[in-house]
Amino acid sequence: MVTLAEVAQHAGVSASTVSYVLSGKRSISATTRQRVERSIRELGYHPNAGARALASSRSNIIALMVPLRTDIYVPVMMEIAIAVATTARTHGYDVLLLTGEEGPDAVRRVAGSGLADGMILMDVELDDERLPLLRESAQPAVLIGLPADTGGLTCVDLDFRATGALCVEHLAGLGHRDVAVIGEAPAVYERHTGFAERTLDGLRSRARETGVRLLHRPCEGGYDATAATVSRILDERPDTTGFVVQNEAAVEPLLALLRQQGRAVPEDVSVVAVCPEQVAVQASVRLTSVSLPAQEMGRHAVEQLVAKLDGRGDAEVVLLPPALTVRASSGPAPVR
Amino acid sequence: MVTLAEVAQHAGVSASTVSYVLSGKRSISATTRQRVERSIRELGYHPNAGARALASSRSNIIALMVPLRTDIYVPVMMEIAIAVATTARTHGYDVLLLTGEEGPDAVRRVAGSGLADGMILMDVELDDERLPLLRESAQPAVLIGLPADTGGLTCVDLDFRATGALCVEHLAGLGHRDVAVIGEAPAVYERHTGFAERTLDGLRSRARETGVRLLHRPCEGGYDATAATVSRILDERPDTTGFVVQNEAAVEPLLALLRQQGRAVPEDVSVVAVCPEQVAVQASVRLTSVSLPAQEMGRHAVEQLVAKLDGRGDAEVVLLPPALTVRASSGPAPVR
DNA sequence: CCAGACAATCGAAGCGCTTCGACTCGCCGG
DNA sequence: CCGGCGAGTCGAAGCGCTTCGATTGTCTGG
Repeated sequence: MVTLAEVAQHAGVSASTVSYVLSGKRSISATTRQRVERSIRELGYHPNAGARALASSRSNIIALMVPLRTDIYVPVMMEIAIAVATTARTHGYDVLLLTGEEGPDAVRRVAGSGLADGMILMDVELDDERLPLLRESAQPAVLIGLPADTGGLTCVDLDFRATGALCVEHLAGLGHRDVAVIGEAPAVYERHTGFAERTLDGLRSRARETGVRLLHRPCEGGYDATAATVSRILDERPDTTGFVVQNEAAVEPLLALLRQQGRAVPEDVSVVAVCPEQVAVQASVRLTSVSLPAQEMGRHAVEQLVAKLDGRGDAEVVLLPPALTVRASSGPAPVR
Repeated sequence: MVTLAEVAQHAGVSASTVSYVLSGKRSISATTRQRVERSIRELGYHPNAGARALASSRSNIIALMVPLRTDIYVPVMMEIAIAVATTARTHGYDVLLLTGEEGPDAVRRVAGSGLADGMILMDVELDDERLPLLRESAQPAVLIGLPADTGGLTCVDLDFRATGALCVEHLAGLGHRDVAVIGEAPAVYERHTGFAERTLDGLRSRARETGVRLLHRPCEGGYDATAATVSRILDERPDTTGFVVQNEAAVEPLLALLRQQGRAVPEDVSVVAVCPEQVAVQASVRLTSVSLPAQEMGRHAVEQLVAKLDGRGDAEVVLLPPALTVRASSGPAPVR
């Protein structure tokens, strides 16, 4: 293991000079810099992370807390995680992967040990138990998702209210009067995950404004559960011609069921999904959808956090504007 | 930020004593231990990770390299990653998330900087460019997946040869004589990802032994590509009554197509999938499948690595035995 | 009753890096 | 010709922890 001191000796300079070459915090003559850089290369020197962290009290690590549940929004989570990791690297940070399992303790551990310089929390609930800790520990953090009280916190999320509104608007614009929402699993609402409720808010308020009749039903996802939900919806509102789906696991089952019942998409029934682009494109019908900009969220979160760590205080809440892409699953409401 | 020294002072002992209480590397009297532990609690002490790493040259961090591609086996990857993270925690390790993006450089960086004590590589290719580095740097590592040359490396993987064999065996046992394999995307085979080729090996050799006629076709996944692949297969071998699918993105399309063509599953056609359990259960037909034991692989990988780090040298290659679960998609071959 | 063994504790020497103050030049303006 | 300045470099003092003797008692067996 090559050390700074060895590089210094090899280059014929002092250790501090090498350090300044590395950090650029003081001016170094061109010749010295080159000599040092050459030694670094020749010896294959890599600064020791621990020593660096100790001396500078900066670990150059960002902690990312992902939810433990592997049953839900997996691709989205993964995409965010990967976006976080790659974006972090471009800013010179590495990413520490924490699972939700440890819960609040993880916050304590990371903040206390100086393992990471800051953290990004995913899957934030409206009344998340990690938040008080975050506030009191003054740990630089960015949330992906929106809690009930955002005071003093930096958050990044898709604007789900606007997303909901956009879906209804699209269907209303096509003449649909009865729209059903196939929502997330009941557990998601019970946990008060913010995005689900905000979407619903947006759906409802725009429905009110446009005179659309809205029916919302949570749905577990999977074929059987979706079948039950859909048949219940069609019993209650036989005139339903528009569906909004916010549950990846219900998308394909829904399409299969509609086909099976002889309802053509989009001639008889229109479907709008809130899902990652990939899902919308790969479905059996190319879906009109509002995409979940997972990558962008991950990237934004890191950039907000890095800004904080650099002392550039920044915006508190960033809501990414939703974009609806019209594909093959929505069209004018059938004339009756 | 509370330090060891402050805890020592508060407890009226020396710093080294506190350290030994924490590490348990020397015997400490019960009374002293309790006093120290009390001080730790009262002061809310957390050891500083950097200092610890520097002094002990152990970071207690495991690096996990996940593939950058977000288009393939995402749920499996995620499940493995989460299993790695949680298992690592139970052994006192944290997990650093590296994306494939950096490629071999990441290995150099991590090995050189002492950022992590060891690493786990996912999505290993037959002739992976990270392997030479791994060998020369003597970095403790575990691969998930099997390269061509496993010499000096520790690997964990599902036994894909046996998996392939098992699938054929199951179908052969049910009387199927013509079996088609819908494989991974061509790119996967071109990259020489080991598991795809090994599965194929297993399929073929058992087909030979059981006298089954086997047709293998790579498939991109998605509806259109799968449709093309299936119709080609049925043109070439109209008597095909058994399908083996090893591409999650082709599973649902395949089932839809079969339905559409009026081929009943499992009465007319049997389908066996190689996929995560969740996919098999949530499909429109509950699939007979060999599951990808993602969690188990993650857990095993960590345990192998921890063993290495503890100086307990261990087995070189661990192949997890496949298990086929019979569900609703396979049955006796139709009588002609 | 003493040598030797053992348990419990302390002190000090680092681990490899960053950073601050100080020092040495060469150069400029007065 | 001298004081002062900035660029470039060095030395040394830590950062908070682990770990290796060394030290002090306390027991034990002979």
